[in-house]
Amino acid sequence: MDQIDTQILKQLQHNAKISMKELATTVHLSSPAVIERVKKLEEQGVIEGYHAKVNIKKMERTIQAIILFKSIDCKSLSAFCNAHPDVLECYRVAGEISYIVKLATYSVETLEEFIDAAMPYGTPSTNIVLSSMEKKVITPFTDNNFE
Amino acid sequence: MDQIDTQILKQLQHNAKISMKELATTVHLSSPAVIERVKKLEEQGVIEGYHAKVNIKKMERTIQAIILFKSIDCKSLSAFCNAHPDVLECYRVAGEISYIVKLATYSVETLEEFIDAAMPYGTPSTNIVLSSMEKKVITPFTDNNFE
DNA sequence: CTTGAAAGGATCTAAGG
DNA sequence: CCTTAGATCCTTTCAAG
Repeated sequence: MDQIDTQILKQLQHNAKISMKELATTVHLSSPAVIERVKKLEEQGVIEGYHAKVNIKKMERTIQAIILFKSIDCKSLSAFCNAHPDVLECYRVAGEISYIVKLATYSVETLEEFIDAAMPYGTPSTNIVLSSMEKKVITPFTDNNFE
Repeated sequence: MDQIDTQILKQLQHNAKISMKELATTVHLSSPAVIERVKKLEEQGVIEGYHAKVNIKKMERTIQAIILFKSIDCKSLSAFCNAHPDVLECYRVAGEISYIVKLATYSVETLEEFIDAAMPYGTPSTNIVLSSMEKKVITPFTDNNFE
């Protein structure tokens, strides 16, 4: 993982569909060289996949919430969340809270349904998302100062 | 947005690099038809982009945390978070909490630095991430029962 | 790692239902 | 709005240095 790999990762995070040829010119290498580097990054598991990002609001999911649980039974809550289609992310955490769920749903009614269904697993504190920011490009820590 | 569009979105969320030809066969259409649908989804903003997913742990960022703020000044906190390289996501929320930050950092020392730097903007409650799940494929709400 | 040539696909266009 | 077929273009691959 040198600086060229870092540049490659930045580009692919920004635009997964860039051609290896174009990527090669932006990092000042030949295409075969870039292709080999990308393959290596994939094999090493540094690149986990390539995904289309969809606008969740256009999927009828107009309400987002982050629910904090002081859970009694994290394993069961985790299983419940993994199976629930409205859940986008969930985190088992150590701190004042024990479990955090981010979800996107359709209406206050469906939100209520979720909360009711999740109640048996812990005490929820619901926070409605007003606005948000999600970073698309993540750099290695050592690159923090090389922007 | 019919069921074919939904299938297309599922596929592209799963694998952004699938060729239009292959995508066409999976949804039982011809490639020109699929290409036109994908273009339309892009123009409508349903598809926001195509991004490589990198393994954050392989980026030296071995510690993840979710920090809850009872903030006094959300605007300033937001600006601070947007500019900070360790922040992955942040949310202005309405609830018991006013601001939520997800970050990935290098060490407890760098975590401490972040907390110290963020203190002026509100009272942080730090939760270290033990394990997590992030959904890669999101379906329209109406598709909840069509899996 | 580079270059250049060869091969294999993918996308695009046009014509038609 | 879809399909099929053909042509073009581009990308990747391969071989040699």
